[in-house]
Amino acid sequence: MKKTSPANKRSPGRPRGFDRQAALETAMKTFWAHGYETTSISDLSRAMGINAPAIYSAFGDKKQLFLEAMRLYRGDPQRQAEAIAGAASAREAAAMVLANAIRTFTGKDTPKGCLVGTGLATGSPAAADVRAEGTAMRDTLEALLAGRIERDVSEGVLPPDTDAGTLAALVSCTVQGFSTLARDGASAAKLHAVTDLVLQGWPKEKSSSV
Amino acid sequence: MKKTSPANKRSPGRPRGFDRQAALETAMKTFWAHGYETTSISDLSRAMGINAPAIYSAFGDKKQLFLEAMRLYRGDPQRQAEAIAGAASAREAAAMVLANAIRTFTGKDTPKGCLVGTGLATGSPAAADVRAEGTAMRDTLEALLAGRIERDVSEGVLPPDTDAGTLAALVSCTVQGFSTLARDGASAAKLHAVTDLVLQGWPKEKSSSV
DNA sequence: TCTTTTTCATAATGATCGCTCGTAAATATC
DNA sequence: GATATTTACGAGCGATCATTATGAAAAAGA
Repeated sequence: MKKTSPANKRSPGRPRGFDRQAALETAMKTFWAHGYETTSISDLSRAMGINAPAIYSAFGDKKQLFLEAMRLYRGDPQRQAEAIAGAASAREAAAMVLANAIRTFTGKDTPKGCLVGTGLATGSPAAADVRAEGTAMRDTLEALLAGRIERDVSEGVLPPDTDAGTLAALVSCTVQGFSTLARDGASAAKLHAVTDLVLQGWPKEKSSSV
Repeated sequence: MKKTSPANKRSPGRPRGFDRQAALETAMKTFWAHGYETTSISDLSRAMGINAPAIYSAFGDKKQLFLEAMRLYRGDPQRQAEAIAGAASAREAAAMVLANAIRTFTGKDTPKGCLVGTGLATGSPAAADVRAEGTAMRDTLEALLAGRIERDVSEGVLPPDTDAGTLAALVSCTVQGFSTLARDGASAAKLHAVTDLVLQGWPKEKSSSV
């Protein structure tokens, strides 16, 4: 049984010859570029610069490595929830989510598109559980948005007949569409222009000042 | 060298023991469900009910089989072009494209989502040329839409400052987003509701009668 | 019936898959 | 230095990958 050293206290034995966090980031980018099942351990080994046994020793198996890369990609889920909850309005929350997606999907130093959306788009039945994690991530975002929209409705910012589920789905749909467009080569500017059109589907807010 | 019999004239030799078109349809659905690289020949062999050598004899190799399945999935490209060109307006062309996507992505007898969008979302460098075919398909649709939009602009149906490229990208983006939403389990009704919101981003037409 | 042509199923090709064993090397504590 | 512990790394595990060689079987024309 392997033991993950606490890193704050030096443990005996030969020290690890590579930076675990840097290796994880490289693995994330490799999965991002080529997908979960279509990235082999030997691909990862080559990209990370460490041999296969070292990968297994440090990260478990391929599935655990991908899930950890996925968590690194997603970032802190609580921060995301707070950002959506703390936005001035549901519309601004949506705009922020879309802007973040554009930045992530068209980054200069990372592969284009969404790691989760593209890397888990399809696959064998053996990877169904990993794909379910991806679906759960999208569902979580959609639920957060729907909740923020409903708050706007109950506070009178949005009309009472607003369909929060559909509106949240509009944002989620756009994010996923951005992933494919970005992978096809769309620029950030183009996606921002699309964002402006999409947000025209947003219900009129009861203007307070303007 | 194999010879694809013209089917109208009987050729000598043992007759094929399976329906080529039915086998192709089964292959299409299998690729649709599990993706291009993540579907193995043995998966296809099992699903199609024919042994591997028969697949190679009838369809060439895996790449050719997928490309043929892709063409079957897409349908007649000229029909698509004519449908978009023949629509009463660019907006109606967009609505038609989105409705078709919803029907295709949520069909009862086929896998959910888009064969091309999900089956080629990522993969190894060895399959880059096949992915490029998928991108080309999306680019073609977007170009057809942009052309139809520009016609509306030049005919005065849409405002002269309409950005045809962005508007076409909005539709393409929505189609691709629908693929992921459908795969995540979204109903056709939900996607139709999203369509209504998306089309609110469409520029106001100069109303002729109403 | 005999030859020709095509398809069939079995079995095997070399390569790669995810993963692990065994041993040498490098650090800690004693 | 001795011992314990951990990692590095070459080699190899069985399984599966896409693909094909082989030869029997089934049809046509002679």
